[in-house]
Amino acid sequence: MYAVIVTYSSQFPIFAVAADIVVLTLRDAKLCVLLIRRSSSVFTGRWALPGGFVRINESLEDAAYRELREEAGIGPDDVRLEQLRSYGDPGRDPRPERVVSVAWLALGADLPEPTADTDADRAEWVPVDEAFERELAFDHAQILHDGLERARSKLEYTTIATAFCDPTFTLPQLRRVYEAVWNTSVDARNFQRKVVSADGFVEDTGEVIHGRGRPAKIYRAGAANSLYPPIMRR
Amino acid sequence: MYAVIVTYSSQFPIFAVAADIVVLTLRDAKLCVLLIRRSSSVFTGRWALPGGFVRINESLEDAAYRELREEAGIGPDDVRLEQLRSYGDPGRDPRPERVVSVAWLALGADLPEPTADTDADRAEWVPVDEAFERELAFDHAQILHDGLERARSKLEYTTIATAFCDPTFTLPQLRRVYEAVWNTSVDARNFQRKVVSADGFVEDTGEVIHGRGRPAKIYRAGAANSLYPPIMRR
DNA sequence: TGAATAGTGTCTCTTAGACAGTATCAC
DNA sequence: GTGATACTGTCTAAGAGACACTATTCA
Repeated sequence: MYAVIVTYSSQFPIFAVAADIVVLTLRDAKLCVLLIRRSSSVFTGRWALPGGFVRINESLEDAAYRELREEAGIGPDDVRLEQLRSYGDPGRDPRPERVVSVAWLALGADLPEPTADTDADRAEWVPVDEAFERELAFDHAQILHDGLERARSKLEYTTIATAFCDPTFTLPQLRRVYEAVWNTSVDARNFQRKVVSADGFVEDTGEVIHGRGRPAKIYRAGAANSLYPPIMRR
Repeated sequence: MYAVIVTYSSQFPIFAVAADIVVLTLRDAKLCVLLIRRSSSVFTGRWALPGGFVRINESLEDAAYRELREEAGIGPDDVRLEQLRSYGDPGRDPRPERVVSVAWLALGADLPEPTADTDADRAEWVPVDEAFERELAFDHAQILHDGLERARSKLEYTTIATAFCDPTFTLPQLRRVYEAVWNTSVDARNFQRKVVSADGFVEDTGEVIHGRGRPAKIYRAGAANSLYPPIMRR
């Protein structure tokens, strides 16, 4: 942690900049967010999104990755990270410093149960609806809300859903992503048709996986980022 | 301007935070962005997006509005403002301070020609394709690029196009917004049908306006923010 | 009357959504 | 066989895109 005391002259107002991350994954077919129980400084004991202060020679994105590593043992290859937005109202942090948080959205498949080899035996995967009942620290409830809306919306017109899956996956698995994130049921037959006909969404590997019933074809993510035609809610 | 020299002790790395704004409007049926010729500190003489440092007791949004007022004489009622994203790579600002810029997108109708009653006789509306030829200061070319993509994309699935229009407008005027922002032609007949049938996009005022040909019905923006079904490109 | 502009209508093809049936496995 | 799971197919209504015509005004 930062404990350096500096003395500094500037002609600009002085801010601290934090990176906070909305990490989403599926566990037990439920959409879950990673929460950390705070142990230091302000909001002690309260639940919060993982995050921390950006270092002076570190990019904003690197700070997000570093916090993921430090607080949850999550590496860069485990998630797809994109910037969400920044939050900087005066008073959003009770400390005397003015703190602007750059929030990120990280989506991953099968992310590891937090273990004590990081400083995060205080970390926990929480179903998103439960997360809002925990009175999150700072304005993290707002950040989580915005992150969820972003994820839900991007499922419609991008191929981001594959970020919730392993490198290879079946269409029923992909469909469960949509169902979990949107909290709705999706017709398997129409879904299959749309996904396969959308250009570059998924690629057939030719392999199949055997389960209880008929074997499922295995796909990998295609090259496309945007999804046309989109797969929309309602 | 800020010229205060402070001495400060902090246990956090010290940042400066700026607000930069991509202001878009239509002039002569062309999509234009507001550029400022820099006169102070770094990048002197170069063109840049309007913006400046956030004050210590000011919200990020208020800083954007203040800069719009100071540098272009644009008031809060003249534009629709939304946050774009933040840019904070070390080295994006040549000054010794680490500067994070929170970028905003501001859309307006018929914004005033910059006048000298602000500090902006150095301000100019520039067609967006020309703007990229001007070697913008900092990473403002990247910010402009992202802002344009955001605007183009939001035209598809939100009702944001009305932000480019006066409080009342005709459907051909609204169509010209789409054509200018997307830089394509849009079939007037199909466009009319989609706009009118989309719920809450526009409301008929019952008035008409007389021009050279058949009078056009006058509409105002409807209550909806999202547009369903979307009006998509290609 | 002709040019300019705004608005309405029609046709075809694709897609969306609802729904029923078939295929392949474990037991 | 039965149950479970994955996949394929069909129907109808709605929307997308292409295109032609009518309406209203000014010069």
